[in-house]
Amino acid sequence: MNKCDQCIVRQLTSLQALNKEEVIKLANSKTTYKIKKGEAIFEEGEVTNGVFCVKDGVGKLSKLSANGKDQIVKLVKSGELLGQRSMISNEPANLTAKAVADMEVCFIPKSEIIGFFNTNNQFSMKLMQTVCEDLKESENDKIALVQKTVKQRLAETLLYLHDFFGENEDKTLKVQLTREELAGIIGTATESCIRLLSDFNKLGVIELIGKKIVLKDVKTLKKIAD
Amino acid sequence: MNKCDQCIVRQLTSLQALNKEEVIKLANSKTTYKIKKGEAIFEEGEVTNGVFCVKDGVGKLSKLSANGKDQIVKLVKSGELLGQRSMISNEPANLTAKAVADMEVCFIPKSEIIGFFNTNNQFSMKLMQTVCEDLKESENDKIALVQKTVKQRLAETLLYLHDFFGENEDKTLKVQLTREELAGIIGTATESCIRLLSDFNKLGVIELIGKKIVLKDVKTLKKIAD
DNA sequence: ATTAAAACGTGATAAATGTCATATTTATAG
DNA sequence: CTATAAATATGACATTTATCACGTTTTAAT
Repeated sequence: MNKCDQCIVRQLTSLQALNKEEVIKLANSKTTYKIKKGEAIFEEGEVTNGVFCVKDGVGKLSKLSANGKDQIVKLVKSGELLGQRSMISNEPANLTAKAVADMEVCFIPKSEIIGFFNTNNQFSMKLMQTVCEDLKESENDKIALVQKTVKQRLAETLLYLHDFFGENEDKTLKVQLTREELAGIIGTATESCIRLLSDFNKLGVIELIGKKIVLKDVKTLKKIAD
Repeated sequence: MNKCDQCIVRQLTSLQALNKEEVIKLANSKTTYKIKKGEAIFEEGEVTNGVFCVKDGVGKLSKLSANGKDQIVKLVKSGELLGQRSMISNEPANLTAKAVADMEVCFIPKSEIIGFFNTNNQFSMKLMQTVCEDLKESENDKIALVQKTVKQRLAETLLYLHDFFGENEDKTLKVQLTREELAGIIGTATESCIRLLSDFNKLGVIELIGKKIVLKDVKTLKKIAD
């Protein structure tokens, strides 16, 4: 079993606040899973009874609508915890978590997290802060959804993906999303998303290499996004 | 000075988890303010250094966009805390809080809240849960904004206002919002909001008595909202 | 390697919603 | 009480965006 002690990822989460003893407890209670691209970690309505610490890969939290569209609420990468909210609220999952790229996650039982929360102030504060951060993001997203056009949101999202996940050696965005997923993030129809990518390509602000995307003119993209 | 001990509102917030001693501390550190309709409790960018406990009235949390529109993120009534998120995140306010109806609020300094958070597990868990609840709501709102039409969102919002604030003796909604504010909640242009209210009126699902609104046919409204 | 399925791309069109103009009603200040 | 501003209301029109239809390309399975 891998020791959480040596896990770099832990340094990025609220788990960084744990002391030696607690980390040992954590290592003994966790279970590691490999999730392949497209597979679910948990689905809406499921009771998880714990959280998932993302060690590697990329995941999406989304909700399926009546008309079959999948609205993506949040992307997660290594160093984030999944399922905190439902666990704290004592509710089944409100969203479905799926892998966008192959993932490795560690499941941490609820009892452990609650134990840490109650005995380690630094941990509880950190955890609280991450939820607060999520809330702020969500509120700002909500505002952007209403106040910005699809074009602006696409530009904004491309910049975000670049910032958050970085680029490969060939300058293409590191996260590879389908057009449908990208549309699911900005909240639009897949066709509209494709069309606007085409426009951006013609304008020269991005370059489309197959399904991959290169941001050619960040400055103009930023201007479009405002 | 009013004692928090006797304040009914306290029973509704995370503050219910405080013990006798803590309530005395709370009562000694709090400051009560009266906020008139239209006035701000705090504005975006302001550092508040504490939270506001809403004793009476109705408030809105909103953000002004570049084009002058005010997107309302959340309505608050008695028994809710305002400004928790910014305080926990150690950031200036992300949103502006204004009174929609005359309010009475108590300011509680950050030091007190943090103290309670660190020494009272029940309190910290409750506080965490309210933030989680906010997060869930915000995520669901986000999804609704994308997946539902303006008409659906208006129906949904009217039902929400009815549920959350109740009605007067004459069956009109208790919260009195301007059409502009209502538009700010559902995220649309004021004119569109007015037009749809008119349509609902003609359909007989609501009745407009001046600026006041009566829900005449909740069942149909619910059908429209889905 | 072949075939089916999924993803991508584009045009035509329809539907939803925003914007602008302007009239009317209601609220508010002096 | 009156003047003025603000809020409500509605029409005409423009714009954005979704939907449908269809062809092409890529991916995955056998």
